[in-house]
Amino acid sequence: MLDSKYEAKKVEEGKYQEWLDHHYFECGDMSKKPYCIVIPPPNVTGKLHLGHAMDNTIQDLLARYNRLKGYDVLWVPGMDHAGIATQAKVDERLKKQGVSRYDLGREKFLEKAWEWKNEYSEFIRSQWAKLGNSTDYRKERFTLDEGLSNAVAKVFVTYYNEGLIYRGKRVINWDPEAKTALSNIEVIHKDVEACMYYIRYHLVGSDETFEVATTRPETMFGDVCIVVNPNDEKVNHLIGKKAINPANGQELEIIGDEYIEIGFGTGIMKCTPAHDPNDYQIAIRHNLDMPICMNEDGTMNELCGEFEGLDRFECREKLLEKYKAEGAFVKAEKIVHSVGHSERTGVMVEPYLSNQWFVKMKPLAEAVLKAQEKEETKINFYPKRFEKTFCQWLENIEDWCISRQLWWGHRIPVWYHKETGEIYCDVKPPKDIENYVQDEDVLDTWFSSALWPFTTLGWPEITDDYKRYFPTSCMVTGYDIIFFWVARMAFSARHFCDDVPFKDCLIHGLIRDEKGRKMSKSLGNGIDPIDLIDQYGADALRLFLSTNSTPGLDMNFSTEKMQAGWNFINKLWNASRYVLLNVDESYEYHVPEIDNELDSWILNRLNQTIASATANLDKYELSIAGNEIISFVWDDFCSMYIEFTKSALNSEDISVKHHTLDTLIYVLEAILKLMHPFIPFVTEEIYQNIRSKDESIMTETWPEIRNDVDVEKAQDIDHIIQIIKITREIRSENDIKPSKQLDVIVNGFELDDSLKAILERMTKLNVIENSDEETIVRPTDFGNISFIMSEIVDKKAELEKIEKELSRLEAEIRRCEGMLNNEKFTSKAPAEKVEEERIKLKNYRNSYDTLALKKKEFE
RNA sequence: GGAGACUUAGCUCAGUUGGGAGAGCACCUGCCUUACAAGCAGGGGGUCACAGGUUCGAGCCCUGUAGUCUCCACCA
Repeated sequence: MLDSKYEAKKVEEGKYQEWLDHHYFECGDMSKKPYCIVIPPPNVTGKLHLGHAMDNTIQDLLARYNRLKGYDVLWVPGMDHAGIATQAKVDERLKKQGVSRYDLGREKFLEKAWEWKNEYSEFIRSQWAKLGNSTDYRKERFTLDEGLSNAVAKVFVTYYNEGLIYRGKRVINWDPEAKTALSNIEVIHKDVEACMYYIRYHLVGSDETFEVATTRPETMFGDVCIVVNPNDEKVNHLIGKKAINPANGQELEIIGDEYIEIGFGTGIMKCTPAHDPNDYQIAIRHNLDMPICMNEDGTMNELCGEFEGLDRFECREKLLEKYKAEGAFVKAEKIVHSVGHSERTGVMVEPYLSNQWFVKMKPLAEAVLKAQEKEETKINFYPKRFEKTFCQWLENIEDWCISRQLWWGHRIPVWYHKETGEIYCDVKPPKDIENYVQDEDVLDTWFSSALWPFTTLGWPEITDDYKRYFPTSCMVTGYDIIFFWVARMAFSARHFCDDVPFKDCLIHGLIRDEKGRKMSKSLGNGIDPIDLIDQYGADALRLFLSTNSTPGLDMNFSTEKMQAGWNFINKLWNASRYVLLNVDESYEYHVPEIDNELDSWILNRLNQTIASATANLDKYELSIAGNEIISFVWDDFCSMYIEFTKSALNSEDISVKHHTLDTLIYVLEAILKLMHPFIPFVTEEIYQNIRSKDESIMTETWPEIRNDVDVEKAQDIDHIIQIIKITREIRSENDIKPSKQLDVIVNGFELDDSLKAILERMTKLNVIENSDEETIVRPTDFGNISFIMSEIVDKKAELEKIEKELSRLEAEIRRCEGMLNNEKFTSKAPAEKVEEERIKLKNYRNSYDTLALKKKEFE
């Protein structure tokens, strides 16, 4: 028996372990059709946040739903080593202990990193358990485990042999804090206040001077020339002349290049090929030197003379002082411009010339774009609009810098011959390893994530899992990583598996705080899902996360809505208690035959709910599906049906009582199954209380629509409900106690004794044939109902009410008539719509006539 | 510069092929009716941002305007 109060903690405790013990999360029933989701692997950098909770809830919901629907579901769990992010965390921890990773060396540092990984994967697994994630742990993977590492090497080597990976000197985004290269999308552009400095240059062998505007005077040590637009009449006379670099006194040639925008700044630009991507392009065009003037940590190098060793920003200040003293400084203008920052360390990214590995993206992207053109080969995005985001990025893609100067990650499978420098690239080291040295760098963490949907299934081995579950069914992730991840999985799968990585891609928004702000450490507004679970239970959290958002849009956290979710679960709990309290030893459950109006009504409503919930879940409209079920439970099952059954359950006739219990349990179990994907713990608890501890709702099947309901009988109950509502309204308006019995005359609808009994029970209503007394009348869909006026109401108020209602009806009638008299409507609108309007008009007219007559009677 | 989202009740937000505006919370009134007072019953409250257009009919489709936000690309 259920406790008298719903306590989430008590309900949820131990359930997850039971499910694990019974292997309910495990895939492999070959008699069923496969369904597969691969989890977006959380970073082992820390604990899961509310965003993960939402993402996981959606996936678990889909997994449980499809399991109930009869699929062989595999939800693959796993985690991501998260290269730079984790390395930064481990660095931070070491720093607190007063050690740097350089003190430890590569191998020892990696040991520490694995320790960190093991620690945090434990946290993460315990959080998954609390959320109820039904993942198959036999299949758990980690991006750095052996199988995946082999796959990564294989992919690298394949690309390399196909000419799709190359090594080259390029200006890349350098993170001077982490001392590594970054890809373009790991750089966040932020508007910052800065200065535009105007610096005066002297022409060689002349008194003439000109001004150059720059935001980065410290890079002047890396300048190789001055550039003007050859079409700029104001300055093109300078071309071919030379100027003195005020930073170091070197002579700079002045050249022409149309890249320079006429009218911008002074029209004269300094060119620093090693520290600016555009300058780099100019240098390529003009075959110029590309001197680097900074060290890897953002300090100035030996090119900078007295400034060597200074941090880049410190150097800027000192250099400007020097210019001021020497007269080279003209002015500084405050400007706001956008500057790249490292996504991980937050420091200003330094454009930096360096030797890195790149993936040639054009051919890979084009294959995906081509596949997106055909229904059979495309990834279906939900909502659709994200396909555009995805495609536009692929259309404008640039080569992907994949090498990282880190230790934590997949080491690049490339060895250089110690003498010849010749490159050896293979999954295994060269045989004469002693003559080679391996590339020091590791791969971008996203390089391995890109392979996740197929490497987790065993690729490059063509395993049974791979054959059965790939391509996967659905990927659930946030719009913030469409570029980082979704696009990269798409081209990796296209290239190596000649397929989509997943058929559907469900994109959700971010979860924000109660005020709509992004949750962040600096604001301190993050919410720990575990705190919420402790307070409200995992079910309430899941219900909140799954029924309060629109696909693709951000959602604000809301304590109120968490509470509302809890309230619903409590309602379901108590409704279940009601049912169970009426079960005694004499009772044995049978699937109910339909034998009265109430059965038809509730089963009809259940049918409608199943149909709608199924259709909406199938198109990932989780909120709509969830709310549909909730309102069925609350409004139809609890508020109406349970109240209806109270008399039958008190019946002397044991067969009446048992039949009613059959129906109650039948509907309740259907509700539990419908709700199970949303709230797995409490539905299991209730289910086991109805059945037994040995059974599980997890082995159940999704409710089916019954085709034996009598829709006309169901409609009788709709009429009864109308009568009840009108009666309650009248009681409320006239302050009539619930205990006072009222007489009612019903026209246009035959009530048998059982329907009359329902009215008596529900709202103390006595159906009479007619009355000599004066009555008031209320129109309904089926006719009208009348009450004895003397019992309830004063004439004047009733007259006012009638007048108000008459004018409302008049307006409605005019609207209907307008439509129906419009030939264009009757000819163009669908026939059923026209018919619907005709019926409405008829009802309105009936109601109007009834009330008009009554009004005359009163006057 | 390019792309996209949002603007609906006091608050937070739903509203899926165009066919009489919804929920939760808040508010008002009345109820401890033996599943539930974290509940029950009833009620008030919205020119669906603005302006045009398409349509028999627009919160929904099209165009424009205003405001809010996000992403991408960026000129020294």
